[in-house]
Amino acid sequence: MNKPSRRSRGTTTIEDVARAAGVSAMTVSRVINGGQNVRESTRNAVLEAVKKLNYSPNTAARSLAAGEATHIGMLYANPSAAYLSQFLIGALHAARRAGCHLVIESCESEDADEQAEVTRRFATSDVEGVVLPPPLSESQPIIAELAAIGIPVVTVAMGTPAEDSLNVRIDDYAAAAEMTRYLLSLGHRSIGFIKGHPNHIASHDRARGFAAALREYGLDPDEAPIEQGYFTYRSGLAASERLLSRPKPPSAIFASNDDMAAAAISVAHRRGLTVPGDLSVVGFDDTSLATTVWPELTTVRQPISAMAEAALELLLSDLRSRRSGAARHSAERVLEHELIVRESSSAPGALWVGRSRRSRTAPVHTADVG
Amino acid sequence: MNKPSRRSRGTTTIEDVARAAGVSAMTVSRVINGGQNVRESTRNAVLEAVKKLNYSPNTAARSLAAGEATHIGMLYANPSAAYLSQFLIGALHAARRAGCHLVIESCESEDADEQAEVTRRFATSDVEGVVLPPPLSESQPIIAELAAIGIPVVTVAMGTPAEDSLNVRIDDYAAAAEMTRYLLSLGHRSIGFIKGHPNHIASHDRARGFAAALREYGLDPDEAPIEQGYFTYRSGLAASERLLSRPKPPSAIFASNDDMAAAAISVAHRRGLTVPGDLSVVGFDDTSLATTVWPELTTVRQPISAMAEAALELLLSDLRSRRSGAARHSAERVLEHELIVRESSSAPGALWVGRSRRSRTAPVHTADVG
DNA sequence: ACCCGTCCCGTTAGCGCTAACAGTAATGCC
DNA sequence: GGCATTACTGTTAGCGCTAACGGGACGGGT
Repeated sequence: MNKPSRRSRGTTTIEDVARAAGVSAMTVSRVINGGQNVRESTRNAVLEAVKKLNYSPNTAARSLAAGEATHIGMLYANPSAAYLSQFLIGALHAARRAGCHLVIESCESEDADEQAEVTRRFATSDVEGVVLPPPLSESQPIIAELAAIGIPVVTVAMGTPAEDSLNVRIDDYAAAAEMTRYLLSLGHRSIGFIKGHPNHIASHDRARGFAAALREYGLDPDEAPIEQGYFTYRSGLAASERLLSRPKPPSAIFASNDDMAAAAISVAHRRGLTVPGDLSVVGFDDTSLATTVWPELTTVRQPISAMAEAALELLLSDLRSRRSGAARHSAERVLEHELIVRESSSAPGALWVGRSRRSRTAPVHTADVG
Repeated sequence: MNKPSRRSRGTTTIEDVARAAGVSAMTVSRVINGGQNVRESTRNAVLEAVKKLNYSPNTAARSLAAGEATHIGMLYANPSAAYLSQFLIGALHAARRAGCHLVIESCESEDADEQAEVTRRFATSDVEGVVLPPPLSESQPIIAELAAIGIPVVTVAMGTPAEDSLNVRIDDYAAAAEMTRYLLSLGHRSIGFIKGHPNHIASHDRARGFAAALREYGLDPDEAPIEQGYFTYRSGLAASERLLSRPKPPSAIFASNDDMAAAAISVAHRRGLTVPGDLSVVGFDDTSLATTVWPELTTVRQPISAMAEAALELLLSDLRSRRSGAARHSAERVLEHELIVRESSSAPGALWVGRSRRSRTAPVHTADVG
């Protein structure tokens, strides 16, 4: 009878698995992590024991013993709440799998000194790497400060990643071109475009994609109605007003994100235009806002959660290779986007015909009421 | 010269602090956690050493040694994205402080069996407690399943917490009454109310608060224009339509959350009404939507992040006391709310006067454009 | 026959922290 | 003054896991 351990919490440990498989704990450890130099038969025996005992390693013990990264920082700034929550969920999943903690800090200021100040908090904390979702992924002060401190970074949706950096993004150019082609194929020939914040490279990529698709259809991008926006709902209101106040208003509006698209719908409604009857409106991102507004937005889906997961994985593998002294390598992962067609877009031409009074009131959806 | 430790990661350990303070590691540990039975002078010496060395305990080692909770589950269901992200941020902060991981799962289904199914995932995982934010905090199937498995729960914004349960909330009744009094003090006498989802006790509390304030001003709540909503934007559109289609439309609308208030503004605009000139609109929650829409919403601020933090703290302290065999105790924490006055509310009476064409277009905010 | 390298697996020694116990000094009580 | 009680602090033994190394078995080259 061996004396009972200090606290027997009934959890199965690596020792239990080792006993069940008839090997040492070390071998079990090897099988679980990578598993180099283990005979096929032993590996199977171990895996079987793991499954039978429903064993899952204790992350605390693992990171303690391995001296691995336990804290990953994340610095965010007021993206849309929908984007942030999606991103956090993805990041949390990846963090859980890796057994590391997510340390989040917010940084709303645009001031370089303040940004550096917030960044330095990570230095005194024990974070070993930082994830930078947009729009902070484009912030030079933060990236520079992190480099000075010596903390590895992975950026998300960064347009022009540096040489030895890690980045995750989608192909904004291709996505914007696809969306534009879709509107063109519907028959639209005058498409208003609302640009994103000029500080973000992604904004320019989307604008270039828009222009490229126009050219494919023999249209001159320079004559297209384009207005500057800043990714905010408010800026979308202003840009839409300008677009619809033009002598020859467009039959469709392509906004660089969902917030501005939602604003476009609002402006259209206030002007007595139906969507999509009188005006098609499409967005970008597919945040929850896209399905909140009425009519629901046709938009481009970014796999936000997956991007967060990919970012964390990239960072952690980089951290691992740094520890083992492997050569530094830059890495970029481009994830798939998807065109989501909903109710806010249709063929043009109903512009004058469909303008009935009735259409200016919201329909009562029975699904909501009953 | 002592042999170099296996991995010297340059981090300051509890031993370093102990040496600097001239005490044992155990004493340092005692000072850091609660610190019973430590002489004042020793405590100060330790705290000073901690500060000087900028020491922060290794959470992995701590939870490994103490056998403490390392994984806290959280089950969420499609609340507004703004609510979720706020909540996650608060929960993450608390989790980091406590050195535990947040394991999140989503459960969109309303089906009891499916909810139980998702809940059971926590059983096979090693979560030791679960946080239930609304609307799942009111889900009996989930709470019952968790009780069956034997995992402690803390609910947030649960209206009628059970005997031995943990709950965090605000005083919905008082908050709604305050908001109603505010509208009444502005001069409104016909206030439309959009109720929240009938499954949530909080909805009823808010409705009761509304009615109570009306009575204080000598008005009969039974004659007030009240419509059923379901917390969704869509349901807010329908409810607002019904409210404004009444023979004698109200001069203000009090929606039970911001999403429905935003919908009310949208409907008002489509009908050519200015807000707040022709119609005051107020919401509840102060999610980011409140400042996204134009005009920005007068609303009641719920300290969502703080509520998440409080929930986690409550749960963790309960877990600790369970481990030490202390008596179970139910606990409820009621946090402070706050009335936030913005641009969507004003005195009534401009109903016919201020109805100019000009007001039907959104103003161009120079701050956005320049 | 010997050496050396490769493959596989076990042993040892911690990672940084805290529970439990074991003191030691100071205090209270009759 | 003797003894129990309390207040404080140190010692020991792990928590569950893995890095580092050691060593046996086997194969191929000389």
